[in-house]
Amino acid sequence: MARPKGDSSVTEARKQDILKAAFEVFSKNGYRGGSLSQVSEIVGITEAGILHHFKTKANLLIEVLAYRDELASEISGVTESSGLEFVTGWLNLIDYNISVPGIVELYCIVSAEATAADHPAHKYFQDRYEYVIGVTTASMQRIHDDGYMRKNLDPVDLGRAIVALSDGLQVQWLLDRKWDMIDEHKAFFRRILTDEGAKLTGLYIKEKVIA
Amino acid sequence: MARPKGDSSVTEARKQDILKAAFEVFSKNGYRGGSLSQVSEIVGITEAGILHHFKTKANLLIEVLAYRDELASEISGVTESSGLEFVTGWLNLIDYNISVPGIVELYCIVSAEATAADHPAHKYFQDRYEYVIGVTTASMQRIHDDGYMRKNLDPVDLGRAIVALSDGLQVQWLLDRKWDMIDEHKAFFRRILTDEGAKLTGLYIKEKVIA
DNA sequence: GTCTATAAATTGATAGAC
DNA sequence: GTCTATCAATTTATAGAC
Repeated sequence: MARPKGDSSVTEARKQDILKAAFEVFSKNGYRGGSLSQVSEIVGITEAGILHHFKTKANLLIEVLAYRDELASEISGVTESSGLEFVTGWLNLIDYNISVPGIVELYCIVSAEATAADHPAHKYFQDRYEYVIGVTTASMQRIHDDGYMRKNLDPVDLGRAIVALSDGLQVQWLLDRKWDMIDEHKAFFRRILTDEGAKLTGLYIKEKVIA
Repeated sequence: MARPKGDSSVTEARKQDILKAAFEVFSKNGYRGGSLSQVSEIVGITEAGILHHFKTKANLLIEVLAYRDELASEISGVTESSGLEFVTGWLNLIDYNISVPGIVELYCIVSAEATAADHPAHKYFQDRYEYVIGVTTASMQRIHDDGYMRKNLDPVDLGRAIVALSDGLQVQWLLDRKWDMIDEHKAFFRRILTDEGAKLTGLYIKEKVIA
């Protein structure tokens, strides 16, 4: 992408430093709980310096969220509707999230805050959920059409459910990490895939012993 | 329950007023975003007056959460492990939640905030989730033992999953209420119950047409 | 581009009168 | 039990020097 006029590369690097620090702060304390002074301390700059680059605190948050979305797109190919590959892609995403608890915290806290209609990131999260659920639903539809889904399951229900399940499990995981978040997701996919589908994604278990 | 010494009934009534107002404020803005002045304005009292009753803001939050738990216990009999009755009890709880979005917002926002180890309600939510997941897991186990669960499903996975699903769906619902949260939950139970179990809980659909 | 200085508001909390 | 008065701290944001 072309660099906007007037932004030297050193300026851009500075903005990246601030974004990284703001990301850290908002992850830990949320938007309302995080302050510009915390960010400035990490960067080694004054609060006025930060506002010079981002104008307002709300603006900074939005750019932090956009910054993270770029990262996420690189990590997994979940953005496309892709049948069975969706399953492994989604598991990869969870696996990545486990390695960066800060990101999980950021989304967990800020998405909850942003349910308030006057929150600066309200529209961002509305749009994001609509997009993500669209992708998951399309993938479920594709899995269904390919014949890898068990009988009598509704792809539309499942598209919403997988997003909800992941969000909910992440809250639980932030409060108590003494259980395997990947296993929980695998169990979900095992519930909805045919044996054939489970085999193709490496999730098949011949006989699961239930206590 | 016996009334604590020194608390006149009029004092107790005042505390209830404050709790109700604080509940409202924390529901809308979370703990960090909500202020004592907002609470005081609703009650028609000064901030000093509030702190006279609750000593600190953190203390007020804890009592608000406990206050709500009492309410919830009255609403549904979900607290006991009770086989198939769990399904209808849980659906009743969701139905109740839909009628009081403020409660949903309170738990959604504060539980997310409270994932931070130094949050005043951190331990409260750790304990609460442990308890709730314990109840749901026991209920799933009971459903399994009674023969109403489909083959190859793990009650332990499902106990955690139903809590996560509900939490996640509630976030989605706060952002966009143009879909049926009850239907989504029914679909989940339909996925895990035998036809016999679905019939007994009124969830059976003879032939579901998948688009 | 970053700083100092400062504004203007809000925060949670305390002391003490009534 | 509630008030006034006050505290010290912190907040976001602006103005202007360098």
